[in-house]
Order: sequence, then structure tokens, then C-alpha cells
Amino acid sequence: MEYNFRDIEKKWQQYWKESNAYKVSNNSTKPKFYVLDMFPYPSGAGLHVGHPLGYIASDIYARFKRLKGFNVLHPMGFDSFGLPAEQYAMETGQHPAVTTEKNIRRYHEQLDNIGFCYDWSREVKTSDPSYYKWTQWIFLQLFDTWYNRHSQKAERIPNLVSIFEQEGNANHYCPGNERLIFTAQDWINYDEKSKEDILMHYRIAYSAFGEVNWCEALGTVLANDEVVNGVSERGGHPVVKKKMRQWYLRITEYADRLLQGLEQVDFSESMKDMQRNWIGKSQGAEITFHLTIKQQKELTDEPTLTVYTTRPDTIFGVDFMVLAPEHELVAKITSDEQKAEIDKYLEYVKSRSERERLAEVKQITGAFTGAYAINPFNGREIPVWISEYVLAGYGTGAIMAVPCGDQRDYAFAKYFNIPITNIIGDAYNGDEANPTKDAILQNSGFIDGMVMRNAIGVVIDELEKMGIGKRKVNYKMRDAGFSRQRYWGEPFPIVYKGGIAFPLNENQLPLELPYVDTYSAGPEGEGPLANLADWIAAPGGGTRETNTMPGYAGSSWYFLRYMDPNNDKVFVDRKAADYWGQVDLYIGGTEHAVGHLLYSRMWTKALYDLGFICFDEPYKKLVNQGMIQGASRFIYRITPNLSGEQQFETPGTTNKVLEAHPLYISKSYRDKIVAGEINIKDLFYKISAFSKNNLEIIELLGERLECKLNELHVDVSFVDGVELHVDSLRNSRPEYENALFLLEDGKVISQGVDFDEVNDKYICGAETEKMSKSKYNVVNPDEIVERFGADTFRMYEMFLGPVEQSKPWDTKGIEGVHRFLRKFWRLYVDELKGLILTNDAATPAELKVLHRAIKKIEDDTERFSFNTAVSAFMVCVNELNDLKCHKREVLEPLVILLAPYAPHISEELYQLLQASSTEKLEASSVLDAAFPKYEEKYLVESSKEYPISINGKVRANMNISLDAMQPEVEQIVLQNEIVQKWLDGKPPKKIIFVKGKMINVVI
RNA sequence: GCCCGGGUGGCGGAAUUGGUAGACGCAGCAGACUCAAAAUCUGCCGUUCGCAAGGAUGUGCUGGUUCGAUUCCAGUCCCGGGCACCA
Repeated sequence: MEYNFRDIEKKWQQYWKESNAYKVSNNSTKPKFYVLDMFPYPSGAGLHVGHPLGYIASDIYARFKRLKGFNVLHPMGFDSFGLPAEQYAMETGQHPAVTTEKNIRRYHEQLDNIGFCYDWSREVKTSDPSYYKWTQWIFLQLFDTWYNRHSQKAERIPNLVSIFEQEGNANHYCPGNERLIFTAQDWINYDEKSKEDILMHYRIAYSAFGEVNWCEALGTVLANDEVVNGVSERGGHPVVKKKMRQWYLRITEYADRLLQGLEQVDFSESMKDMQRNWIGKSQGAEITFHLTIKQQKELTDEPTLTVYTTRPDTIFGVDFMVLAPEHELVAKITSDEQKAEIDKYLEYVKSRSERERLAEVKQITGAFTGAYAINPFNGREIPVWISEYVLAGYGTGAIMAVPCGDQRDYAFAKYFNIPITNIIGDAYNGDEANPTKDAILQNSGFIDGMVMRNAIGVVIDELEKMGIGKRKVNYKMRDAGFSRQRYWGEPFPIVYKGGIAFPLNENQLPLELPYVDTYSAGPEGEGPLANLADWIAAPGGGTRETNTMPGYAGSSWYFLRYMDPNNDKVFVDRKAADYWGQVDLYIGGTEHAVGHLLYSRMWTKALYDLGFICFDEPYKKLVNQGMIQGASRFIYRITPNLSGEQQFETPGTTNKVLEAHPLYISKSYRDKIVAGEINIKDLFYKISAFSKNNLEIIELLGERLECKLNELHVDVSFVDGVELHVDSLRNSRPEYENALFLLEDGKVISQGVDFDEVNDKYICGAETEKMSKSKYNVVNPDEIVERFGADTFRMYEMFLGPVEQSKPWDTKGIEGVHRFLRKFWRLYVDELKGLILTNDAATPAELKVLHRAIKKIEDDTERFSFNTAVSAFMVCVNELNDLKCHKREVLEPLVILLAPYAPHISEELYQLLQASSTEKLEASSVLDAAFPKYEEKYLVESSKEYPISINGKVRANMNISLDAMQPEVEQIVLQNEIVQKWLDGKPPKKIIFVKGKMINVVI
């Protein structure tokens, strides 16, 4: 009986499916454990071997927890709305619903192939109306909600209305319009439209105007990464900023709680740092400056400029002001003299993406407005500039520039020859800015002589006294844009009547996405839905919102739906949500660090505030999986090269050259060409001896022949390690049919020669790159499972390295893991004799091997060190093999230990153990067996082989009792021959003894 | 540019708290079994000097702390991820 993984895996997958082995109940006396993978987007390319890395890790952990006695929720579903499906629809005309369904089916098959323990009865798809009904419903909750800064939680809009009716908004600062202040009487007098406009400034889900990247030529709005150097990535068409009505989520109101919440969750410090930096909380002051404007035009009111700064202590070092080019003041304050220059600059900025504006530091740009701000403390006139490095959305969209303390300001001042005031004495060296807070202030009026750090508060107090400034906490984070001008997303359950946005009633949900057959933008650049006049006209009058929701809408709450996926009364039953609670383990990539993770954390907080769930952080622990990169392979082609002259000189030359048989050379020849050791032309002559066509070309061109070397990606499926299988490549495409290959040891093979008969190799070049179709380095898990089995695939993915780290895929290495599983199998089963287990009592040595493995593997699994756990299995099996151990007492626990990693082989062996046993095993399936118990007593040692170092370098080893104390050890060590040799008669300076670790003799 | 992560043999990686650098596996080399191949098994395997014993050197680079540094500190180079409409 040999290890027939194909039969074994098929058999148990089917059995588990039929017996509902992975079905999870919401009622259990066992403790719960919730293991979740980040929501996959079902792309048309299917899964490649990089995708399942995290899924395997979470599957192992889920199975491990089940063995440890937990009721484990481990669901899977699909984030099936998204741009790629729509893009694909535009290219091929296939409806996104159709392609998405197809992709999901394929993902399903691929995932099942790997043997995951998902409870598929809980599968959710965000594009399914029964799911997005609730996404729309939650959106309406957020629409009907405002953030009460006093109670620090989301509350209902009607409650805000009654506050307004009683006291106006004096106690509830308006987050959407700071200057808005009204009394109860004002409120009562407002008309409906004004009231709704005001409420919109408070709602957590609100609409406002925002800028998008509009590409006229493509007729669509583009994502930032689709815009490169101000033009569209596809086609290079111009892209401009366009203001459009958009939906937003007021996530900024949650900024503080999102920060505080990080203290309660187990994410890596780096992940928390990324979120903290994104939120970007800073303390500082807003300062308002009076302006002097030199222009003819009369102004109705005297303009002032408000800046936000974290360093009010540097107020005397302000040498210029910088406004964001979009700042509303720019038009007002620009002097007639400077108008042309400012206009020219604004034109330039329009073409720049936000990222470019922030990233570009080498090239300094800006323009002077002609206006001056007045320093309130010394009356100095400060020139006001505009520059792209200041963004409108951050702070007040204006900064006070202190060149001696800020490097970007310094560079700007130098570039535009603005004189620099030094307020920090020796701390400023004149060559670069010094952002210190510890210098002593100089040239600083009333704060002269103070340490900067201490002056911050003093200046703010003074500003407040003067009524021109105030303390201010600022966040870099902005409200989240929540609408897309796209088709394939959730429609907004909103109808506009008379310019007012009205929500649909709950019983009108879901508002289903209508069918379309074209995906072009609406007349004003809105999404494709804007073209559907019938659909836009809502039954009760009014027009529908034509934007759709973004990708993160559905994924912000999906972890809740898994708890109660088929409920059509509520988004999740309260009892189910209380039972499952937080996700105990969440596995996914760092690319979601600030997007998805922050949004879903915010949604959870809002749902908590509104009383729907009892926890306000969704993910208790987060593990980030790295990426698996592709192992690209290259072949090297030599082709004759024609210069223009040659093409015309001899008629027919071009055609002749095009008929040349392509030549491919093995890697070492390419290396020699690159190193200049071989002449490329010589090589062409040499190989062309095998080709009549090429010989004719050589004759035709003679000395004028030029050759070039190309490096080409070759599909990795034709390569074993770095060896190319020439015949497979040759048969793959016509262009290779007549090719000649120069192999590593100098043989040349041409068409008709059977590569397998030739005792020589073609070696490919290798490089690690992102796994992608265009690089021909994609490896499909189905293929690997077919060749080696799911158990081998699972263990190999883990064996590659730490889950958190990125690493390249190497199909070659999988054989080691496959060999391990066969070796494991042979501990239990002999090819001829069948089961070879004995009931003999295990020896201490055997028990030691087993318990060392239990300890290591349990520890490693618990701390997600799956790669070292796989190594530990290998070590254990190697040792049991050496001991020729076939004892039930050792091998029965071992099979349970392996089950989370390789469930199929484990179940097969477990059932064989069961069938051959006189006693009944405790569980009917290895899935529900009890995790083996580690016992310390088998591992106790009485002595240790200590390494003996001389000055930190190991020179000898000595076996010394573990009870031995320092004096005794010193005595033993000094008697050692090698130690004596190094001491050379002199006494040691010191002997360091670390019990149980090492001994170091210092001489 | 800013934020985060990572650099250890030919390759993937190990070394859990500052204590024997290279576990485990791949590739390679030598051998056993075999008519042969596959499978399996045994041995070797960082670099360098040496017949050997043994020595020197070695965790991106430059310094520092320490009896002892892959591990801690400072600086620096290179690679990967994110930067708000890809998901």
C-alpha cells in the first residue's frame, strides 16, 4: 500500500462534504474562536500560488483550535463588486454579473482543491442583493446619524433636530461648516431645504462637493494610480480635476477613537504605526493674520489668512506664507501685477496629481501673490506665496513657513531668494533647517531666551488673549470618499427631491442594481447609471442617486454577516453577534493597512454606538501575510540586426533576415557575452552552421552583419528549476518551431532532434519578480495539487518561510516536503505488508522524540511560526525513522499533531489506526480528536554538552552536569586540554558561566 | 518625498530573552541498490589557507556598546509594500 494522495484526498474531501464536517453551529457549549481571512476579490485570472498563503495559515490555525476544543468559525466569501469586472465588461461586452459569477465558481473549485475547512453554508458575496441590501441599510443608518462630540458617540439625527429646536447649535459645533452658528429661533425659521443642508453638515454619511480625476478622452473618472504624470495611464490622455457631488463618511469624527482603539487590539506595532500616521493627529494652533493687499480692486471686507501650525513657538521666524493653490483666498488677494504669474502657476498645478505634488522635492515650484501678511507681534510684512506642496485638504490649506526650522521651507526660501531669519542661534548652521524643539529662542521678541518646547504654550496663550489664535488638534486623515462614478457597485438608496436627499424606506431595500449593456459615463461625468432615465426616475417622484458605493463598502462589515448569513430580518442577529463577537484571528496583507482596516474599524464603532453590536473593535488579533513572488525565467535570443542602410542596399535583405531561424543560447554563453569574453557574432556564425537560412544571411551580409541579444521571459511551465524543456517550448508556439538552441555544454539542437535524447541542458536566467501573467511566472495551485497533492502543497507553502514575509515561489523545492509525507506514511504503512504498527511499549528515546515534537509544534503553531513547525515534523520523522519506530503509542498522537497541516493523510491514517485497533478511538474523525498532551517528564536531561569559548570563540565542547555550579565548572573547564593550550600557562582573566547555555574563558 | 517592512551559503530559510551562525529543505558532489531508470538509502557540502591536525574569515555596508552581537545603538546603501477611486 503506497501513499496514493490523489485517491486519499478525493475520498476525504468528499466524505467531509457529505458529512457536513465543517458546518459550524451558533449554539455550542464549547468556547468560540473566530478565524477570518481577508475577503478575496474574485479576479478573472483565478488564484495563483501566492494567494492561498494566508488561507492555509488560517486553515491550519482553525483546525488546530478545533483540536484544542473550540467551536471555530472559519468562513469564506467574495468581495465581488469592483472595478476590474467593469473594465473587463468594457473590453469584452460581458456583463460583470456573468463574469463575476464565473470567477467565483472557479475560486470555489480552487479553494476546495486545497482542502480548506470553510463552512460554505455561510458564504457571502457583496454583489448579491441579499447581501447588499444590508450594506445599503447600514449606509442609511450612517446617513441618519451624527457624531456627538460630548458623548463621543454616534447618535440619531432626530435627536439632533430636537437639540436644534431647543438651543440651536451653540453646543454642537458643526463639523461640515465651522462658521455655521444659529439659534433655536433661527432653526425654526429655516425652510426645509436649509434645514436639510445644515443636517448634511452633521451626518456621518453625507454628500458634498469633491474633486475627481476626470479624463475627457476616456469619458471616465480615473483612480490615482491610473494617472501618471498628469495623463491617463491608458492612452496618455489629459486628466483634469473636476468638482462633483460626492458621498463621504465622516471618519474624521472617529479619529480619536480609532487611535485609542489601537491600544486594545493585537496588531503589529508597524501596522499600528501606519494607522497612527494615517490618522496623523497633531496638536498646534490656528493663527489668523491680517493681510496687506496691493491692488486696485476694492474689497468688501478686510481679508485675513488663517494658518495651522504645530510650532507656534517659531512665529518670529516666519519669513513667508504658503497657500495651497486651490485656497479660496488666492483669487481675492492676488495683486494685479502678479495675476499673470499666479494664473500660469494654477494652470500647471491643475495637471499635477496629489502624489506628484507631495513627492517632488527636487523641483521647487511656487508663485508670489503680491499680498503680505502682518506678523501680529512685530508688525513685519510677510510675503504670501502659493505652492503645490501645500494641500488644500490639510489643516487650513495654508502654512506659515519657517525656513530655519523646516527643510521644505528652507529649500523654498533658498530657491526663491527669500531672506531667512534665524531664531535659534547656533542651532541653525545656514546650510539646512533644524527642526529641533530644544534650542533657545533668539530674535523672538517676548519669548526670547526661552526653550522652544516651552514657548509653544506661551505663544498660544498670548494669541488667545489677543483673540487671533487658538489651540487646535488637527488630523491629517480626511473624510472618506464614499462614491464612485461606476456601475459595478452598490446603488445608493437615496432619492433627490427638490435638491434634498431622501433615504429610501427600509422596506424598499434592496435597491437592486439595474441591468446595463454599456458602461460609459453619464452626461456630466457621472457613473453609467446616469444613462438610465427609467431607472433614475423614482416611482414616488424624484431622481435617484447615480453614483455607486466604493469597494470597501461591502468589506467593511462582512465579518458580521458570516455570523448569521441567511437572516433576512436583520443584518446580523444580536444573539449571534454576541456569541461570536470579535474576530479572534484575522489574516491578510499589509496592503489593507490603512484602507479597509480603518473603514471596517469605523463601521464597527458606529454600529456599536447605535446599539447593534456589543464590541467596537472588529479584529482582536491581526497577522499580516507576506506575498509570494514569482520566479521568472529568461531565455536569450540572438538575432541579426539590420541598420537602415542595409535594408535598401541589397534587395530582399530584409525578407531574408526575417526568415532567419531564431537562436537561443544557454545562460553561461549569455554571461560570457555580457562579460565581453565571447563575441556575439562569432556565436551567431557557430550556431548558424545548423541553419541553411542563416548561412545565406551570413553570406549576403558578410562583414556587415550585426547581432543583438534579447532577454525574454519564458513560461515557467516549460522550465524545471532553471533547466528549459526545449521540446515543450518548441511545440508551444510557431515562432519557436524552427529555433536553434545552443545548450550549456556546447551542443546545438535544431528542429527534429529529440531533446530528451541529447545529453545536455539549456539553462535559463532567473529573477524574482511580482507574480503576473505578463511575466509568464504564474504558477497555478491546481497544477501543484494535481502533481503533489493538497497536503504537500499546504505544507510546502508554510515551509517556504515565515507567513509575514515575502518570498519567491520555487516549484522545485516542493519535492522535499512531498518526500517527507511519504516518509511519514512509511512509518505506518509498508508498501507490501500494509499497516506495520506494533503495540509494543515505547522506549524513553522514542517518547522523547514525540514529546519534543509536540512541544515545538504546539508552540510554533500558537505563535504562527508554521515554517519551523514543518521543520520540526521533518526532524521528528527523521528521528523516528532512525529509531525504526512503528509503535502505536508514538504514532497515534503524531497523526493528530499533523492533522491541521495535512488533514487528508492524517484522516486516512487515523482511520487505519481505528480499523486496526481493538479499542475505540475517542473521535470518529481526526478533525475532532484531542490535541496530544505534552509531558515535560520525557524531556528532562541531567547533563549538557556545553560549548567552551575562548574570548567568545567556541574552541571545545564538554559534557557537564546541569547541577554544576560556577566553582565546579571553572575547575572542570580549566583542566581541559584545549583550554590549557589557549591559556598557555597564564591564568584566565575571567570565566563566564551561563547555566544551561555556555562557558566563556577570557584570557 | 513621507510612512512601514526586509537584506544570513548556489537557493528558501533556522538561531523564541545578547550565549555553539547556517537547523530543516532544495540544488550540487561522491557512493550503495538496479541490466537500466525511477524510488530509496549513506556520506560530503559558507569562503579561504592546510596532506592533516588546525587556523583565518564570515549574517548588506561603516562605526559603537559588551567577556560575547544575525540579535542592542548610531549612520549609510539596496530591495519590497502603502500614500486616500486597484482590491
